[in-house]
Amino acid sequence: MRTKQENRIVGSNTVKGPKVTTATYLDKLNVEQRSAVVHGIDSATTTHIGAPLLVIAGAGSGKTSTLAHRVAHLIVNGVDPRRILLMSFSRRAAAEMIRRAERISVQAMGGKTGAMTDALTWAGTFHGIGARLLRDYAEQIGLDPAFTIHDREDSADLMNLVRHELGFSTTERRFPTKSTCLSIYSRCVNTELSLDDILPTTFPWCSSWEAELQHLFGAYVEAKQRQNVLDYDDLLLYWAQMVSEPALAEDIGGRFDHVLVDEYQDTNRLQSSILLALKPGGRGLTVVGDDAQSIYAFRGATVRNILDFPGAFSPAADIITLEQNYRSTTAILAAANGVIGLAKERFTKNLWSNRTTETLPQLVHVRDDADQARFIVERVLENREAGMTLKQQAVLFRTSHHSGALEVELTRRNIPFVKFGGLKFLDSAHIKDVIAVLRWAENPRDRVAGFRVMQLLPGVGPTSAAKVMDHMQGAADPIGALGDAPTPPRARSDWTHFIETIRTLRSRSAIWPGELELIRRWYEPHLDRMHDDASVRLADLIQLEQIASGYPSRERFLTELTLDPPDATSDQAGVPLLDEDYLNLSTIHSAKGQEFQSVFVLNVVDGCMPSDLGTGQSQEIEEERRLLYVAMTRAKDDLHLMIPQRFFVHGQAAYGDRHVYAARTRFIPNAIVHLFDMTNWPPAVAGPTNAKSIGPVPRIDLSARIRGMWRSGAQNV
DNA sequence: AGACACAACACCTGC
DNA sequence: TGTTGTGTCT
Repeated sequence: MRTKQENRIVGSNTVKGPKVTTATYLDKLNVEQRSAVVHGIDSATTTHIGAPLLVIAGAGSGKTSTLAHRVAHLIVNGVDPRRILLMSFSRRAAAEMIRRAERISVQAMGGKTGAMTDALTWAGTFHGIGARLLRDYAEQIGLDPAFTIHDREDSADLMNLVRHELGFSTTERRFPTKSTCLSIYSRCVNTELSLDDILPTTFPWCSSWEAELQHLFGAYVEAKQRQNVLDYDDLLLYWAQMVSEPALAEDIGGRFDHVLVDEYQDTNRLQSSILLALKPGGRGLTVVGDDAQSIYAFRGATVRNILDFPGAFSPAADIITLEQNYRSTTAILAAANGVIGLAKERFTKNLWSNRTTETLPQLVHVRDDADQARFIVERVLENREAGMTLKQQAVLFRTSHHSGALEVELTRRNIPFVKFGGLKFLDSAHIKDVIAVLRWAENPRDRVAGFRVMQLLPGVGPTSAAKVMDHMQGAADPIGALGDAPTPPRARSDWTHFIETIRTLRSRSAIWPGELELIRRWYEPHLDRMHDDASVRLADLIQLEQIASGYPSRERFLTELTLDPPDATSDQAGVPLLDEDYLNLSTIHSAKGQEFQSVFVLNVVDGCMPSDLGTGQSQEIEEERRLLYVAMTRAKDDLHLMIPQRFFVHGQAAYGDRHVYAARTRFIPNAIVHLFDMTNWPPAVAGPTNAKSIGPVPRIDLSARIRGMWRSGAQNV
């Protein structure tokens, strides 16, 4: 809802500042976009810090462009870029924003802002910014600035160590797995709720373990502090705690005149606490988001943040809504609006577009997984024949492993693809091993790292590794203590070389990034011993060295790699070249903010969307609906929603080939199917049955064969 | 005692 | 496929 006030702002801000004679860069924007860009910025005076602003930006409404224009506009009007804090969902999004903001301001100022990119230094994810601030203020909050950061897996490993120490690994009934424990813990931290609020609603199957979990989490926190490590959640938690101290809040908040947050619908309570503490009155605060695209509740995000934002201030924040979609055709938008229109609660906002078309989005019924893959491959190739590059096409899915059959088919047909989301380059064991050595050298108290590294030596297991760690624990100079630690009895021969390597790393006598080469030399024999495909893995390590050379120091490399890991995997190892053409495969979550000419969505069936894993709570179902909406609104021209009749449950071999007969997702009920075209593939053929017929099949008398199995002397049927 | 091999079993999405 | 607990071998 736009108010008179905002219109006034638009009117009074036709830019006429002394430095800028023309503001042609504003001409390309529509009225709403422009009012968001200039909101609170009065170039006639020197005050640029206005009331808080909420921009509700629908999918494809030019959100990034608007935000980039606003940043550029601030700079053009004399705001110091170093005093702008820009937080967006991923580092990649932030980089894109910086690039565009720079282009716009260079254009506006006649090429005189060459240094701007370097100046816009405070741009990144909440976690990334948090890590930097915590290092800056470490002394003041009693933190050792040399802390290392645990990724998800490291955190789970530490949780596991603590769990063992507490004896929870030998309970009669099975205790929740390490990753489940971590999820529960993380959920509590991010939602600012207690364990007994979280368990019954979100993890009901773990409810009976409440007392043990409480105990476990306490011990986990103590362990992290002893070891001087922070997990992802700590980056926010410590930051929030830090700014809850008014003096510190003022100091940190005072460093920034403007704070802009992208994808605000995906922030959680903890993040909003941080924001409100940084800018208590909201002056200079801009948040942008779309409640219809909130898909990170499982990570503690709450759509309430965006819904309640205006009322958090007095006077309330201004709201500007961007409703014109520049991305999709009218037919795709109508279908997407149809889906989201059935949602329980949302801001009333309907996207519109003037890209009319005759083609409706397709609901494609196929028999199974394999047909789904075949259909997509055929269409993708047809599109390419018609001139659409692979890069302009994407296949989206709910969970990472859903693309399995498709990946096989693509590989078979020699179609290059890159998969976003799911397993990452850094998740492979050999990469983690090498990183662990590096991290241990950076922070010798990091128990998870030390544990992992020592157990690479033959003859060293958990027990002797623990003994060494215990020995180092109390010592003022842990690495020195490593020298006179009890040598694991069965690793004597490897031990000396190992200690030498760690010492060299610690003393920094190998100049970064040469450290990685040193580690590789030491690691190579172990790699050979442990893996059959050692040469492939070795190539990965060399690639890691390449990546490392792009970072100025060990600390920066470790931090940034943990907070923003390279997020693509593909059929070829390593990151694809930018000029290659490839098909995009992506989880819906990872496709956030992207757009493609043609989009295929896999398994649009009940049991997958919505997933049947959840507790079936209404909020969770609503999030799944928004997920489908996000997937659909990625498409510009073509949209195919795939409906396999048989849908394999994520059952692996253990459960047998279990599959369920799936129905079209409940998010597309009969009331809105008219917004789609329904097709079957392969097309039904005339005949007694419309069953499958992949090709000529030999005739076999199966019954006879089976009978034959039981005849005497017929072992080799 | 402690390392290592083996057999059940499993809750996605991601900073 | 990876993880977890258990049984066996050095």
